[in-house]
Order: sequence, then C-alpha cells, then structure tokens
Amino acid sequence: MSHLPEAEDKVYTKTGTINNSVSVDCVIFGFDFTNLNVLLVDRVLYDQETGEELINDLTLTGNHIFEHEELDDAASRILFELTGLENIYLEQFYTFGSPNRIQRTKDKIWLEANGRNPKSRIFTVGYYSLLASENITLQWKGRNVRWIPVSTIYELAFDHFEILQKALQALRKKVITEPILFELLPSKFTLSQLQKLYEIILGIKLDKRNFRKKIARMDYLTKLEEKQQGVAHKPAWLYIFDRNIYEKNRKELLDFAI
Amino acid sequence: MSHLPEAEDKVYTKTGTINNSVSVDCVIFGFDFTNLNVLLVDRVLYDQETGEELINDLTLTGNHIFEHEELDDAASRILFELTGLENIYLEQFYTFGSPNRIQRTKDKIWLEANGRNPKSRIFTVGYYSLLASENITLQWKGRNVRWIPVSTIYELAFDHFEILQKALQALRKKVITEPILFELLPSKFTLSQLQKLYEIILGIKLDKRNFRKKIARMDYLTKLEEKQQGVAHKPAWLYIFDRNIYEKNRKELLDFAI
DNA sequence: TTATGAAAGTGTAAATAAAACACTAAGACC
DNA sequence: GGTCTTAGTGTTTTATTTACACTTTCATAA
Repeated sequence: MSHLPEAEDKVYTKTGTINNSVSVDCVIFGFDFTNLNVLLVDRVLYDQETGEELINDLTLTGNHIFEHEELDDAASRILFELTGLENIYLEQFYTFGSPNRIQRTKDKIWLEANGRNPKSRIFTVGYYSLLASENITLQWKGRNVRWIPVSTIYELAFDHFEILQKALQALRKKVITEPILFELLPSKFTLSQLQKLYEIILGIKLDKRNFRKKIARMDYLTKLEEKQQGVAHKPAWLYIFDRNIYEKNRKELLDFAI
Repeated sequence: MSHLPEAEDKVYTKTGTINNSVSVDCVIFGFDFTNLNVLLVDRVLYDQETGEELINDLTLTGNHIFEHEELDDAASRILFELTGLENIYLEQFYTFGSPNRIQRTKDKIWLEANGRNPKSRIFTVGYYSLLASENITLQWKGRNVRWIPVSTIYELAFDHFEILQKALQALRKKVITEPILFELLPSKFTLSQLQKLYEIILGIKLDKRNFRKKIARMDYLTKLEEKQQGVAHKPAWLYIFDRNIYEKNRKELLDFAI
C-alpha cells in the first residue's frame, strides 16, 4: 500500500496479454453548471455492403484489462487515454457479471463485427469518476466522445444503462457522506455552483441560506479573497476545498453514530 | 427485475461448467451477543509422505462460480451450502483482482495441492452477509467451519484478511445509513442487544438513554407485549423490525440533504 | 447616466435533535 | 430476604434544522 509510484511515474501498460473475461467500465461524470453529464462514446455500425446504418447508439467508456494490470490501473488508464489526465477521482462501485449481459441483437452484431464472441461471458468492474476539467480529447479509439446530460439518457448499448443507474446510486450515497463534489468543479468555485450540484445529483431543492450555514460549519471549505469575474450580476466569492484541513479533522467524521 | 422466482423455487446449479477466472467470496458475519464473528473455514494441509503439517490457517468461504450462474446466485449458493438457509442478507461490496493476489508460498502450495494453478489470475467478487441463525452445518466441503471473533483476526489465507477489512468498512458505512443490523439478531430482540451490536461494529460507546430516544423515533422498530425470558435480571421488552413500516416511510430517508 | 435584469448574500425565530448525566425497577438465584 | 445483574427512565443545555424575504452588486442596454 505504501510507496505507490507517483502518478508522474506511472506508465500505462499499452501492451501485454489481454484478459478475456474481465473488463472495466468507467462512468465519467461531469458538470457544466447546468447539467450532470456523463461521457459517452458513439457506437455506429454500417452494413459493409449496403451502407445501411445498423447501429447508432451510445456506450460507456470501457475496456478489457491486461493480464498483469490492476483493476484500478485499468480504470485510470482508460481515463488517461480519454483525457490525458492522471489522478482523476475514481471509485469502484459494482461488478456486473450476469450470464445474460449480452442479449439484444444489436449488441451481438456489434461484437461480431468487432471480432468478438457474443456468447463468451465477460464480467465488468464498474468505476465511476468525477471529472472537473473539460479539456478532454474528443476521440477515443477513433470513436466520437460526447458529454450527455444524465437526465436525458433512457437507454444505452449493452447493459450500460443499468451500469449508469448503479453508478448514480453509488454517487448519491457517497455524496451525502463525504465531500467529493469539489471534484466536479473548478478548483475555485462559488457556493451557488456547489449548491446546484448537490441539487442536481440528489434531485432535491436546497434552501440557499440553510445551505450556506451548513457550509460555514465545514472549515475545510475556505473562502478566498477573490471574486468571480465577468458575470452579468453581483459576483460571488470563490471558495476552495482544503484537503489538509479535511484530512486533519476527518477522524471525528467517522463516528456518525447511528 | 420483476417476477423473480421466490427463494422456494430456486434450485442451485450444482453442475455445469465452472468459470475459471471469477470466484465469489462471502464474508459471513454473525453476532453471539458478545462478539462480532465471521465464519471461517480451516485450511489444513499435511505433507503426503512425512505427515508434517504444512498449512494450518483459515479462509473465508468462497467458491468458483458456474458459467451460467449469476454472481448473486453464486453467493447465495455458498450460503445455502453452508447453512441450508435461503434469503440471507447479502451485499456485494468490492471486487478484488490484483494480479498479485497469490504471493505467499503457503497459498501456492495449497493451490497446487488442490490441482489448481497458482499463476492463473482469479478475480473474486466480495459479498458480505449477515446471519442471525446459528444452526449452521459445521462442515463445508469436508472442512471444518468456525465462528471467529473479528477482533481476534490478524491474518488469513490468500488476501482474505484484506477482503475482510474491506467488508468491515462496507458494513460500517451501511450500518450508519440503513437499519440492517436486525439481520444479525433473532427476529425478537432487546434494545440492549441492538445497542451492543452498534457499539461493536462501529467501535464506539453509545449512551443508553440517548440510544433509546433515537430508537423511539424509528417507528419501524416496534415493541412487543412480550418480555425476555430466563435471564437472571430484569427482563427486557422484545422488539421487532417491521419491514412494512420501514418500506412505506423509506422515501423520506432518501433526502438526507448534504 | 440611468434603468433593468440576474444572481449573491444575509438573519431570526421556532422546532427538532444531540449530548451529558444517575438513579430506581424487576427478575433470578442463593 | 438479600444480592446480583441488567432494564428502563427524564431533564437540561447545546447544536442543528427548517422556514422564510429583502438588499446588494455587477453587466448590459436604453
């Protein structure tokens, strides 16, 4: 556990034997100050002969893992390939392994077209990730990558819709017990942005004054002597999340009592 | 999701192809009114020729899964084999898949002695389970099965100690947000038993009066007109967990706010 | 320069929950 | 009848939650 290599030192295995039974899927969440988004990849397939469009839908970002690769590292690698960023917030939330994961003909066609056997059972370990930055590459393995508002998604390829739902559940649980939503915001953020994020993720409306009273009690949220700029209204004060203060006082947070 | 077969109808696959890359490990918790226990299996190996004891330690209960078996069902099957009981509380908590899971020579020797290749990578999906009843069979695949207090465990076979720690973490998180500890108690229990359970699992001391005030607010914990019997002191009132009331009022519990 | 729009920021009172704390009650057993 | 052991109870103080409305500050347009 100790002496983990720093991210700078990490070299993502790009070669090696692929493990054929386990993959990793990443549910990458983002926030554009309006919607909670998830990063999805276009899945398009045309008939080789007729040119007819056979498939046109969306998948999560996921990948097989290498035989000598840690699960966490495989997830980090996918994120790195997508964004060029390391040290992104990442959390394993559930493993999906139903023997019936591949049922729809679309999915079978896609797998066959990609040289894979739709009958072979593949387990996928689900990770969700919180991504603040938007400077991501918009290509992944030659496929188009897009931010899609979670609230507009009703179906996805394979069992990815189910995976997304589970990720959302896990995120909601996490969010009410640990301060991690800063990961979805720029390092300097306003309280209104933070409040909106909670509201969208939890699907509730919060009172502005009460929300701020609560924030005031969290000493790890520190107000800067710096205001928002270039907005057509009263500019808000900027805040940062102070990890040092948080870690220091963290212990007390553990005895939640029942 | 709907029309799941009832437990009574469930027939556990005892034959079929085994999946060689994924297994399921169950961390089965129990409570004897004194300790939080976990169900462990003796792992003993003698040298075929000299009779010397090569290995004598403990493992979690776990098993390979069948090729056409759901992960949840595999976990249920293990519990059924162990206890003869169905519908036991079960929760997937983490998946372990480090390429270095098998490192100690003991573990390699054991695997080889059991006709398995210590070099092949196996992923294991961790489930924890809460088991109230103690009428379990004390054998599993011909091996001895024992309840061991969690507080006395410092090492286990393979990476099972790590798995146990993760299960404990997950249980602690669960316990402070959802009323599930009833699963570790007889259906009729006393408030002192419940309090002790919280104290042991969370590693804290709770005030008796404040604890009871909190319980009083939980309308799904209903007091029976029935007292404890056969104790050498003032007998306590018995309580039950009323799942109907709980499910009915559950929605409000969701908006925890932040 | 003034007016307008749009979000930021602020306080108080009432209700509820949390925390701290010590004695009496009821049964079993001798 | 006495002793042992755990059950069961109430009050006060402090902290948290909830509900609720007006003023401030900036950019922009008139």
